[in-house]
Amino acid sequence: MHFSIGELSKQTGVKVPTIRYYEKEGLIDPPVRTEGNQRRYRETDRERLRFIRHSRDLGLPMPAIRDLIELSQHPDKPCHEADRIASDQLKSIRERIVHLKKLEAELARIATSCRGDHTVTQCNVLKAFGDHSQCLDNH
Amino acid sequence: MHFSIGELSKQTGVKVPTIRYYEKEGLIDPPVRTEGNQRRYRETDRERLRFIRHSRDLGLPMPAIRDLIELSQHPDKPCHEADRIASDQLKSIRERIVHLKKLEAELARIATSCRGDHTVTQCNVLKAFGDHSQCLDNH
DNA sequence: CTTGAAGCTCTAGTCGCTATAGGGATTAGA
DNA sequence: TCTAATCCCTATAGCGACTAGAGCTTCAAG
Repeated sequence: MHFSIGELSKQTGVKVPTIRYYEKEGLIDPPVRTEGNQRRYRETDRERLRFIRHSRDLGLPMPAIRDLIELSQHPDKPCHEADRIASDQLKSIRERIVHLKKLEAELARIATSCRGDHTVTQCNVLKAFGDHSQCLDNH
Repeated sequence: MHFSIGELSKQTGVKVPTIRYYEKEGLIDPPVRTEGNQRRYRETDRERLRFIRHSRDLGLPMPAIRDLIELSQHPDKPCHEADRIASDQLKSIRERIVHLKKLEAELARIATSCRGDHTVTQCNVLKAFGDHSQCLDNH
């Protein structure tokens, strides 16, 4: 029923200092304390923390998580907002994939341009890093 | 021949405070100064800065760039190291793409699970963010 | 009752910049 | 030559999301 911060950490996979950090940032409520000032948590805290953890794993920034938590406190509100946050994040991830694929293409070209059997002055890799005009794309 | 930091910034696309930051970090050499203590650069500084900029654009972390610069100061050394840095970066970018694609798949599923025409208590998006076990993959 | 693990607070560091404050230098035009 | 606009200077702090460390207290097992 009441467990320590270390126990909560084990159960959620969120590190102890991170849990305290989330509390400081207002993502989780300050729990009750023992007489000796140690935090004691309940199941609801664990659910909240799992929610945060999963959202973070999915790449959501903390303000978005804050919004989702806010939203979840108002059960009767419509959930467009949650929808929007998810699609925004999807969009942002897709953009990052597009960007990284461009970098992948350039780097693949660069990394194969020289076998490491030259000296520095002849090195195509070094040349390529110095000269964007060799690139096929405006990364 | 000798140009100001603003001019250098325009020519390379690196912002003025960033140039000063690179100098502080030792990525570019401290240039000569005017009597009034303003920096004046030459072509070689511009080449160096373009090298840094392009490497950053390709996602290289600063320590890797530092290594490449070190290397380029020794023209007769073999260039395995440059090769290795490029392939490491390629590997890291490919890993990030793999990771982001997993997130993309989960988020695509989550974002289409609810059209925003529910209330918060019924919202599949909120449920999905809270519950990793619904996921198809261990992102 | 002792001991060792786990907890506490507070501060500072990570990375690669970016912003701001409060001043001095340079330059183009009148 | 003067002035106004623009540029440049240093130094410090902030961003996001933690993480590490110091120095202390509390808890639980034996």
